Amino acid sequence: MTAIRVLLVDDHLVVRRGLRALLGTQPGIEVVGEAASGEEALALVPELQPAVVVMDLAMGAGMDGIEAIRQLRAFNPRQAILVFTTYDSDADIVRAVDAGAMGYLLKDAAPGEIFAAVRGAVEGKSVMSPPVASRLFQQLRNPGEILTPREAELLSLLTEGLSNRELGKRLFISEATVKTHLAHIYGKLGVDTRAAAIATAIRREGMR
Amino acid sequence: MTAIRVLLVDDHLVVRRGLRALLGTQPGIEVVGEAASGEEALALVPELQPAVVVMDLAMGAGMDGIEAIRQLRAFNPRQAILVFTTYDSDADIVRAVDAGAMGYLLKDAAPGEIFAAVRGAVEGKSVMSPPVASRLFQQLRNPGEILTPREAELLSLLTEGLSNRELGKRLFISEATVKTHLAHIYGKLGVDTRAAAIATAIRREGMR
DNA sequence: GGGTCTCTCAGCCATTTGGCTGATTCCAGG
DNA sequence: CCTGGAATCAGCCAAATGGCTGAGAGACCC
Repeated sequence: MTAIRVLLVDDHLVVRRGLRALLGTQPGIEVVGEAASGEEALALVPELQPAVVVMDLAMGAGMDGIEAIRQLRAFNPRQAILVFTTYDSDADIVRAVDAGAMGYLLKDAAPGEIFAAVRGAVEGKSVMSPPVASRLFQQLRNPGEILTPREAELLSLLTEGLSNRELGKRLFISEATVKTHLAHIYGKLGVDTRAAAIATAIRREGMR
Repeated sequence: MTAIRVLLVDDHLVVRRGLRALLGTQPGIEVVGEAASGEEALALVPELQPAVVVMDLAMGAGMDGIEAIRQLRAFNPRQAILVFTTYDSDADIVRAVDAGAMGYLLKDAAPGEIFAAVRGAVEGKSVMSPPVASRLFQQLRNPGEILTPREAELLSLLTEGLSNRELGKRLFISEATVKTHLAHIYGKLGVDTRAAAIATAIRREGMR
């Protein structure tokens, strides 16, 4: 059997080297390349033909990980992609899985977990860290809390500290509409003030 | 000349391996050990006698990096410590430097920067990533923004999303007093709504 | 003793926010 | 074609918030 070809995508050199050091020692796994950004990953994949792409979600400037996943899958729907990131925010997990990630590992995962995830990914298996799985489960169990795209957009701006008037101008809608969206958001988040909504959003979603 | 003995402290195995891979190739630098927590670092230092401790600030459960730095310095005031972390929040930087860190690097630092920082640390030089230095400079340049203890306490609770009434009850003061404190906080933060204050606080201070 | 800082509280008033009800348009799914 | 979700807007009213001025008590420094 030929080795599993892996492409590493992370904006931190240190992390790439660490993964290379860990995965490189494993028989049957070969790191064929590294990319420091989503753009770079998209450029390298056609050339390197990796079986698995291991990538971080947060990648400094430029394209974020979610978008990179989406585009990789658009290019090749069978491309196996493993998310390897630091935080386990609800929104990120759902979006990554939605975009087509096969697995979701946290950076404090044990080496064995990482090897298993890489091997599993090529077979189409879905591997995720226990804390991630539990969060994803909660999300599925509680679909009522999912915000609509417009609501999410508004919530994101809300965490910048804007007033209703400013939100309206920014989104080209009336203040009345802003209030309606906010009321829906409060309901879904289980809060009743904008301050609590901001606090919840930043803590739950890693919005910063 | 003998090699510079380095101890790596980070809760992520991947990061430790990456640092080891990077530093290990450098002549004159020797990685003598790794620790996954502040407690572990404190236990290893007396035994390994590293010239430089390279450590992350955020370390999952248990002792945080700041506290680890403080205790290492208490044990040996001449211990050189380099902070190597992901985020550059104002408060973290100030607290780390205050606790006795010699340098402050971000995880996207270039290899050369890291080598230079390790070498500089043993000579007592202070090395920090440019974005970090600029933030630190701003802090020093603008001491007028320092909150009083009570104000800081209030701001911290504010980021939990409490109302004025709740803040008053929690701090055993009247709502009027809460409003006075808030007005002062807004002035110092340069904002004029509680939403903006929360956003600023969480983003500037890493309050989560 | 006088000045300064911090923390405490009060009252007044304009603005903002939140809760409610109801309505229209558009679009996707059955 | 009907239903339902999503997004848009309106009006009303109570509550919360923010800006202002003023003020007393205690601590600390010179």
